[in-house]
Amino acid sequence: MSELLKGLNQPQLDATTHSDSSVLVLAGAGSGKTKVLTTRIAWLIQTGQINPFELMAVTFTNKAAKEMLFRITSMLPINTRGMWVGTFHGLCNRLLRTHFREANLPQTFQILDSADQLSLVKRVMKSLSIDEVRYPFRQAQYFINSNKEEGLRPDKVEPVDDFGRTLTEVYRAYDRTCANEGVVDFSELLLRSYELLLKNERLLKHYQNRFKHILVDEFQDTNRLQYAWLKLLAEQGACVMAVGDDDQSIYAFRGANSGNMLSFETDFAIEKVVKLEQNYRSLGNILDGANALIKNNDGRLGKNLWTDQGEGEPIRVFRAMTDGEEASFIIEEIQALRNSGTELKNIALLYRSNAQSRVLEHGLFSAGLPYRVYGGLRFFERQEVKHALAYLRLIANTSDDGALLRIINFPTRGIGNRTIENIRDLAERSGSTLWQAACSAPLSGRSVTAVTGFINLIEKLKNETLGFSLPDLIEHAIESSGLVEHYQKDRDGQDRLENLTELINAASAFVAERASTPSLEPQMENNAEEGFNVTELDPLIDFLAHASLEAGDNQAHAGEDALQLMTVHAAKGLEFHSVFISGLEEGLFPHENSINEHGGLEEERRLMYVAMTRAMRRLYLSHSQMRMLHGQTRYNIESRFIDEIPETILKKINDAKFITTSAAPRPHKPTMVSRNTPGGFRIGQQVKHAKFGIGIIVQVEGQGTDARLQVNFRESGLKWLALEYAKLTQA
DNA sequence: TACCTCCACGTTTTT
DNA sequence: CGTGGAGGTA
Repeated sequence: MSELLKGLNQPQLDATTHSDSSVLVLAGAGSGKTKVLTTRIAWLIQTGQINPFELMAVTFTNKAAKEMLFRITSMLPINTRGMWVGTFHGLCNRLLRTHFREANLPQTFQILDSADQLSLVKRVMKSLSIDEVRYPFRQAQYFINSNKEEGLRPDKVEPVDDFGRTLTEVYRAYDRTCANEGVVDFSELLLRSYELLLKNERLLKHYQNRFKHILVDEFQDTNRLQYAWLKLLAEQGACVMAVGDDDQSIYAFRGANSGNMLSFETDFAIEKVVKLEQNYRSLGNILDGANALIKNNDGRLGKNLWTDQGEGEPIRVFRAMTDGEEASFIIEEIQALRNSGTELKNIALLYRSNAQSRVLEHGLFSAGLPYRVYGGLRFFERQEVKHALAYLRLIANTSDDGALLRIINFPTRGIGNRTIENIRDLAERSGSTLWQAACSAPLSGRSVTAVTGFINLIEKLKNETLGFSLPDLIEHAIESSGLVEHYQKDRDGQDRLENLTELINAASAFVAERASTPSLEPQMENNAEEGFNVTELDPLIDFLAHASLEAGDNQAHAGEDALQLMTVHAAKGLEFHSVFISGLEEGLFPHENSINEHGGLEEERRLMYVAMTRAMRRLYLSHSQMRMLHGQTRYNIESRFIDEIPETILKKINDAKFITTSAAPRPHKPTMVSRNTPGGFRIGQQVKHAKFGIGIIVQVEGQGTDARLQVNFRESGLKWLALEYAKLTQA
């Protein structure tokens, strides 16, 4: 047992071997939190304190879950397959699959990803004839998700105005449609399994008794529903270890509530908070800089990272005239780093928003530096893959209207909008699914054969492939659906064809992985004894859930030595030898949209903190006085975040040649300068309006008395105001 | 059905 | 400045 615990520092050891009660671990960046989590699991099992199935470990990303399982396996020779280690959504999926009857779901229920959900919301809103200008689809989607995350069903939502009432109706209709079609969105997975436990006393007791230990990673990112879910499961005295870092909470904008860390202390009667403050990643100056920055936030739980590895080099700051010059500087530095032996894959180029990558990519491309951009389309989100999956989904569950609509005429088979409208009408009138309507539709002429052709195709697929292995089924489906033929004809369909082949490979790998590690679930769960039905999972259903829950990698070509480009958000959890943070300008980073939001600036600062603490040895900060954004030249001032780092650990490098030669400033258009200052008003300035109250100038158009200002008001949102008429004062 | 033109929009995003 | 979506036309 001591073997496991070797090499842990004192706080790490305290956390790892804490017993008999819940504990909060404040784990700073690079302080070894994953090590603590996994060692603790191994230790609990190895010392016989618990059986593997009496423990649950929850993470946010599949990557983190896999990493955890991998590390556990390397410490203990046990089969981790049946263990409840996974993401919130993955574990909820498992729960709902096991107890689909109690959860009132069809056994074959499908999981909608965000894009699927959005198109369902569109369909619902169109069928309700809701004005899509006043009620943007995305906003409705957000409304639905945030209510679910608060645990509110449509009948519990209390709208304050007509706007809210309409959206609540959309929510109601949406929920009804989901039920009819047998589909479940991401937040539904959580809410449904929370309600399942809440409603089903016997089931709740079973799981409460089963899980003696619950471990939660990235606790600062939990939302209210996830917190409630955990609390419910732990109510019978499970020991919960919550590991998190309030300073790295950067997802409040999508519902994460780092206040859960405070609630946790009181709700779980925490006696001891363990702080992991020794950092094993970065050199001293980088940590000092990050510490100094984050001190400007209020209400922190409090924590100061330190290292014993020396102070290292100062943090380098570069001020460019233009965005192009900023890129040139970064590229020259990268080349220098490369020449001195740093591999490109150990260098990260970070930015606040994706739009900023273009200028950088342009420069990198010209310089011939290989780079890899993170973000963008993931494997299971690609059009051709989604089409193939839609065929599979329809085979698995014919009431999936979304899947049907996606492929009923793709590849085109002569079923036009007209025909589809008829089928929809019919379905609407008879309250049936599109599939049923299509089967019975009294259609005229050509469309009859087309529609029956489609129905026969799916039926045939279903019958012919009985007993096929999953990869064979998929291969058969993409062949006879005409997808392969369609993309063969397509001029640039090569990549898509490859992806379809890759889908078959993914299925093979999926099946192989399941086969090689048989689930311990039945023995472990003793479900039979408890009287629960455990049904063998259909591999197809299982694979489809996997595709929704784990969208796969963004990029195919990993492994080669390439510079890493990504947003700061995407960099969370990663580390690099050298890090460049670009675009450190007021309005960009901190982003102008976040300035007005409550807590917005502090979240931006945490974002900066995350960015800085990615660096192991060298950190660069850069900004530009002039930048092309959204087709407009903007003049930005240096980010306040640079000022928040002590001068003593900064080194401002403004090499003369960058100021004079490379990327000379673009010629000024005279209007540009005046844009910013009609009537003494400028972008970013806080103003007061008699009716709308306090706001910030976001944009300026025109000059003199013609000038119009766009102001973002705290209460009433974005407004365009004519300077001549609106009585604005400085606030 | 495919293509084209026009228009609106433009933080961060995992599951 | 670019892109993506929607809607109209051949």
